[in-house]
Amino acid sequence: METRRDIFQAIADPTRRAIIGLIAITAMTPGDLAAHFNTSRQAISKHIKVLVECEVIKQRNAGREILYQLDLNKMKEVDEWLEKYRCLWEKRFDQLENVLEKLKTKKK
Amino acid sequence: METRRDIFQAIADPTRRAIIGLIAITAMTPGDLAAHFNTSRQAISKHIKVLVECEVIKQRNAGREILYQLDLNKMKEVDEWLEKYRCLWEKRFDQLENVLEKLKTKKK
DNA sequence: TATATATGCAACCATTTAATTGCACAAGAA
DNA sequence: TTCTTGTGCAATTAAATGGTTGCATATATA
Repeated sequence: METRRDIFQAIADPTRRAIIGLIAITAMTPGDLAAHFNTSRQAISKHIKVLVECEVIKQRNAGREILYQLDLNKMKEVDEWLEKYRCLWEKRFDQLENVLEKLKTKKK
Repeated sequence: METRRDIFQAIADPTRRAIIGLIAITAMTPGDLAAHFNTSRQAISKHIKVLVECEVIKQRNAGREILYQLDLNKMKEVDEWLEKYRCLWEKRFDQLENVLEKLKTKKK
């Protein structure tokens, strides 16, 4: 077993993306998180486990409660992957500008 | 069946991310793509199908060949999702700068 | 026309995933 | 101490995933 997990698999599930959204700013307990979804608390706990394994979220114990919060560093990995494609669509935007520029000169 | 797919599920698989990387700039046929992997051509075709269903790539017929190329618009969806978190880590960077600033004034 | 090539699609299979239920255990509250 | 609450973990299950092989079809090439 011990499936190799990564951030891309972590954000593939819509429930996990929702969890990420909820604990981006404020840390929350599994119980509080589960209250936001239709599924069982244990199901949410499993999603949390995946997120922790991928190091997308970090935990902090407070008595019998456990507070989970987003770790932005891992989110940057997705950003870095996107980086190379971002320059492509910016390039395309430049090309579009070139086309517009040419049309403008044509009109003159 | 007819699983509801989205871009996040599309990029979850490492093989599909590799395909995306290969056809980002130049369009390629399934056969040419398959030559880059250890798996069968049909397996690659399945990945392509997922990517097409998610509208991450677009196809263009050329005789009996089919050319696939990345559609950057869908990639932007990931970028837009990241947008809200990006401002968070930039904010954190600002806070770090504030800390450094305070330390500097303390030294004076 | 006959043959080779490029591709998609269907059937099948092993593994993974996401969810459920039940239970154990530690930390507060009575 | 006894009870309640918050949590993690194990077992089970249905569905999805990623891969395989075999086959049908359309387009090139001999």
